[in-house]
Amino acid sequence: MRLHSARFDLIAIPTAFPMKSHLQALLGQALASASSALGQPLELPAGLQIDPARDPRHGDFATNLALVVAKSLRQAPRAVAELLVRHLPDSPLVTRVEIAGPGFINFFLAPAAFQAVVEQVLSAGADYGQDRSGAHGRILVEYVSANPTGPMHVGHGRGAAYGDSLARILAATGWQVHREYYINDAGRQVDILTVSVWVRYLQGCGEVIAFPRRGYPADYVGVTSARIRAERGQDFQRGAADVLAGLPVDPDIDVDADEPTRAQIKGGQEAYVDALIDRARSMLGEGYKVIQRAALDDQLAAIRATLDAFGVHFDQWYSERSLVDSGFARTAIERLREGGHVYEQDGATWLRTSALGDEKDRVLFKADGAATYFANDLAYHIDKLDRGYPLLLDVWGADHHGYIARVRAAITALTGHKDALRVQLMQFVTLSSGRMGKRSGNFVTLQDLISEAGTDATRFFYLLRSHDQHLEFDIELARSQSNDNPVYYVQYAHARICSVFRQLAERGQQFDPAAAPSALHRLVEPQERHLLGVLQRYPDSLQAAAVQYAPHQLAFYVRDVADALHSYYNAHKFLVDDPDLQTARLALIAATGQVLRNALDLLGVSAPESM
RNA sequence: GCGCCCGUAGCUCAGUAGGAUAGAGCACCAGAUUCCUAAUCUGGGGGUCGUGAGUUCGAAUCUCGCCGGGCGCGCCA
Repeated sequence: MRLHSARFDLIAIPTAFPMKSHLQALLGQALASASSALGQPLELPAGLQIDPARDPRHGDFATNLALVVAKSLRQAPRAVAELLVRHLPDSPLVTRVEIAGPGFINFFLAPAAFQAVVEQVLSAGADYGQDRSGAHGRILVEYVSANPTGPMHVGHGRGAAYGDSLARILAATGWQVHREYYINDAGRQVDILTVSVWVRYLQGCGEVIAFPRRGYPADYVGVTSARIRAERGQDFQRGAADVLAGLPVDPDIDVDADEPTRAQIKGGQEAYVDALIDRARSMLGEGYKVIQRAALDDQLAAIRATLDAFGVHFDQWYSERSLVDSGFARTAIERLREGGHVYEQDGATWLRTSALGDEKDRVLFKADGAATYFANDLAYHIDKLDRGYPLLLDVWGADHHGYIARVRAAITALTGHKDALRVQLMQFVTLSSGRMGKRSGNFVTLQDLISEAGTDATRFFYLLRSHDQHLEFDIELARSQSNDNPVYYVQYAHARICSVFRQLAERGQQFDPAAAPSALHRLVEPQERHLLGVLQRYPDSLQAAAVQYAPHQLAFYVRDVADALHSYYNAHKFLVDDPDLQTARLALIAATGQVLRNALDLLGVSAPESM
């Protein structure tokens, strides 16, 4: 099967923007007509742009068609523009055409061209601007995948908001989306968590044993250990002397030491915790798994609860442990070996990623036989492909960027398509009240943030920045219930619209959508014209957000909608004596409310009926 | 040192598959409510798009150098 670039596919499909399609059809005819006049075949070029004009003096829509084809015709752009305009068919929706600047063709449209959007929105409702056909095919989006060794921090929150919104956007633009969370429940970090819980448990049993310096000292470790003690009593108690017998020392860090010395101390701490893990395994047997299961269950429950509160849901939680236990982690790698990409050296098993764009080859199985994180993750990605997803979209933190090349190399080796894996990196999040740090103890968790600022404000804040831009999260602003908070600006627009309809009902009147079409010609005010244009732009904004994997485009769009609504609201009354005019205006704001709901839903932000 | 990301108004940021005179919010200044929610609106000042070259009809956007910041360069995860 040939894999297309998703970006290319989305550009190639006809726009959902009716006015744009209309103009494109007109230009296509003009081009065909001009082409036969010239005796030279011409087609609509790839670089064709038909966009709403930024400056009202440039009309309503502008195209660069003449500029683009001028090169192949080897003629002056303005001359080509004049030729095209001469061959442009008449349209009742186009009142005037101008050639401007270096050769832009500007279209001035009849009011009807804008008014029609109201009917489209009202009849399509929640489907306006959307394509739920799934025609683009299947895509697997993996995001968050935070290690289950502690609470999620604000950086994970960004990935959660981004990944979830992107998944919603892709599903609304013709993709069959599957959302997955990869649980790293098989690695060394989980073992460190396990012995951390065990040591706390032993302390709780009265044993005198120091907490490992590389362990997780957080409160949640104590919570799990207390739960185990409550449920299992002293089942896992072992004498401290026996536990520590023969273990290396756990060296204390010396802040004044030079860098090599500190590295040595850190190495000693790592060696100690590893030895403690081995000791725990041998002394506890099956009990080790019980403690580990308890620790993982508690962490995953907390993570799920937080994500649930954040409105982030997954179709599947995929366990790394399950890959290992089923043996797939090893058999999947065998396929790479059959392809000749695997070799043995220095006792380890390597993948020849350097042949496929990586800087160097990578270890799959260490000299001690243990699988690397990379090997298991690779098996996971192979399983994704096996399950029938030709396109894999991974959302990772920016610190993983050096990891992309090796995973992509492996995917390329298996599929022959280096484009089968797409990785979107989340740049780092800093807090206005200081940096986050996982072991610092005073980091702000995602749960804290949601509790403080609420899901709507938190998600909107995250999505108001491009994901490849560093984000400075202003907690005070996010939690402030004031007009400074950008999410309220948008939500207030929706609430205002709802309020108008409540007022209407209080007056004993009703809005009749069926009467709207014949009344829309009354929408002639500048604010109405502007708002109509914004609503008409929604399908393209959604497309742009999908194609560029950029939910923030939609966040900016809803702000534009709110902006246009507020200006309109302040300039004109909607509940007026003239029934036709009132119907027209109510239809317009009803459509505005619908578009706000549609877009906010894709951002995961609520659209309140009152505030 | 090498690789990736970034540098746009006082602050936080859009705009980057090349398009016309580079935008928004906040902050600052001046105004608007007998009327559907003022969490709103209207107007104003504010810029060598880090910098120097190049590519072409046209560059914030593409290429190269330089300056500045972030991240990554493990048989860690």
